[in-house]
Amino acid sequence: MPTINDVARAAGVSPSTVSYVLSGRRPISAETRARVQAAIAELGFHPHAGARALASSKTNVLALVAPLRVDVNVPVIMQFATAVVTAARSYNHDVLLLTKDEGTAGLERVAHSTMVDALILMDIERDDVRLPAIRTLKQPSVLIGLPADHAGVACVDLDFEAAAALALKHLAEHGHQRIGLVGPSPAVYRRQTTYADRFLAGFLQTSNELGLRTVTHPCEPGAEGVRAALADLDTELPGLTALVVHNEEALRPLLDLLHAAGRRVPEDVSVVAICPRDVATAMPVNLTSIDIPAHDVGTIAVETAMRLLDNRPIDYTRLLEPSLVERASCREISPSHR
Amino acid sequence: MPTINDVARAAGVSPSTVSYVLSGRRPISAETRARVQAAIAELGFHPHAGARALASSKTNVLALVAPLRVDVNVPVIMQFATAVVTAARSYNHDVLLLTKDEGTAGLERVAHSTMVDALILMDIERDDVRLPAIRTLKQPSVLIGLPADHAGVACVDLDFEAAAALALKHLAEHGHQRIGLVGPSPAVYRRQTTYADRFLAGFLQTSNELGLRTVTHPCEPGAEGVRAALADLDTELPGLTALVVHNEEALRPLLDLLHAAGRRVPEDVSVVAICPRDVATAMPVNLTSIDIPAHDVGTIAVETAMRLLDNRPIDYTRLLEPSLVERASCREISPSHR
DNA sequence: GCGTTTTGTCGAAGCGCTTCGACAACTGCC
DNA sequence: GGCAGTTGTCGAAGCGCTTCGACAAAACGC
Repeated sequence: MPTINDVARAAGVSPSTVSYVLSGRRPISAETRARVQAAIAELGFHPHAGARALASSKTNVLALVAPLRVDVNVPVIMQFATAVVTAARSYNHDVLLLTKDEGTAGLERVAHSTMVDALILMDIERDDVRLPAIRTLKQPSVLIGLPADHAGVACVDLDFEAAAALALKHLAEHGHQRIGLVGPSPAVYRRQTTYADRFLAGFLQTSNELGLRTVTHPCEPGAEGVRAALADLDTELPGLTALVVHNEEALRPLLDLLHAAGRRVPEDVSVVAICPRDVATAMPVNLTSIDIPAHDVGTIAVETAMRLLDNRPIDYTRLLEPSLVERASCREISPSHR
Repeated sequence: MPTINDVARAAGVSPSTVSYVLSGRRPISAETRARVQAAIAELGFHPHAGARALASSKTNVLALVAPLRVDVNVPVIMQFATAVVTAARSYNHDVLLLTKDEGTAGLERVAHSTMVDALILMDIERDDVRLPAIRTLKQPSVLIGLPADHAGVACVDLDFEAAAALALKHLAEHGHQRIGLVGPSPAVYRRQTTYADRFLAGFLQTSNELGLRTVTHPCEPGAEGVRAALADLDTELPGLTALVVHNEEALRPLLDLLHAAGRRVPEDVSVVAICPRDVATAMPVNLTSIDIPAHDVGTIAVETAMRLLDNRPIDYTRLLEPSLVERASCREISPSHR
């Protein structure tokens, strides 16, 4: 493996000149630059990442902390990860993958040992225990989510409150008055994962503002959980005409269940889903949905990290506006039915 | 951020002694060790990863190259990743996540710049273009998959040939003679992804050996693709009594389709799936299946990498024996129906 | 009780890079 | 034509760690 000294010798310059060719931090004449680049190419020189990190105190590596338990919403996690890695590469950075179960210790490990320049965390909880820790790190963090106390911490996410409002408004405009929410699993609420909380808060508030009759229910994974949730919704709000589903996993069993019960979508019950676009369109009924823009969120998270790293100004709280795409799962309720 | 020198000063020893306490490479008296460890704890010392890598030429980082296009079998990819990260951590290593689309260049980049000690690659193709590249790297690689020319390269995977044989034998023992294979998407075959090839090869060979009437078909993703594949199988092999499904995505639409057509599982058609256990049990019919042991494969891949790193002997080709779990999707065919 | 190991510690070199200060050679300007 | 500024390059220091050789002190063998 050739070193910068080998390159310097081959090009007949000093090692520092090679370094400046590489970094562009000082002017180098065209001829010298050409000679150096030729030597680099010929020798197949790649700077040693560790040496570089040691000398410059920059690693060009981002930590991505993902919930790798094989849990719900695996595809969404994957979309985030893909977006983050791709975006990071476009800034000439790499991504170190950590699991959430390492908790605070994991963050501190990679931060203190200077393995990464910045951290991106997913699956943030309302009072996330990692928050105090990341505030003490010398590396900046970007959260995908919005914890209760997010002062001074960069956060990026879909605006789930607005998403809930949007879903309800859409249904209300179509004449629906009695609407149920099928939420994430109780475990997600128990952890107070911020997207669940925020969606629920938006749902309740908008329901109130619009004077709707609504009822909300978490939903255990699996067909049985969906059955139970639906039964509860039906008894608590008889004659409901629409469902908002904020639970990717529940979507399929729910549609099956409605079908089996002879309740047609959208004729008998309208459905608005909050899920990735491709999930919405892969269902037996093409679902009207609000997209979870995992790709955008991941990309923006990386971009935010980069701005933080070079002290450019950022929006500390970046909530992406939801957009609802009409497909085939909502119908207009005629006034006589209201 | 304290350095090893700070620790040494605080403990009243030389930096090298601190280093030896950390690495255990030389005997250190109990008292000295205690003093050093106290100083480390008090100062919150963490060795600088870059400095360490530079001095020792070991990074304690593994590269994991995953197909991050949001493609088929996302959950399986995720399971591999989880297993790899977890296993790596248990060996005190971290994981750098690369995407397959960076191709050979990505591997060479991280290897040449000494960012990683070893590489683990997923989604291997029959004549994978990355193979020549990894042979030239100074870091060892472990493949999850089995390319055509795998001499001298460590490979770990489920034994897909044996899996196909096992599925067919199971069905044959239950009296099935006319059996269709619903394979992965044409794109997977086109890439000659090794698991698809190997499964198909095993299927054809065992079919032959057992004298079965079989027909095989790739299957485009989506309900339409499944419909087409099933139609083809039905016309090419009228009266088939069983399906082997080596396509996680197709499973659900396939069952829906059969149901819609009034073909009951297992009464009218038996099904053996090759998929993760939890997918098999999440279907409307509990499926008899051969598990894809992603967790084991990932763990073994890491373990193999570790052995390679400290020059311990390994099995260069490690094909895990498949195991079939009987659930509710296969029935015995009575002799009169044979 | 004297050589011989073993044990425990230190100092120094060096890993491969970046960066700072120095400086020579130009360039431009009145 | 002399002074300031710019351009292009170099040498050396230093980033924080590991590791090697050296060596004193203790333990061992006969």
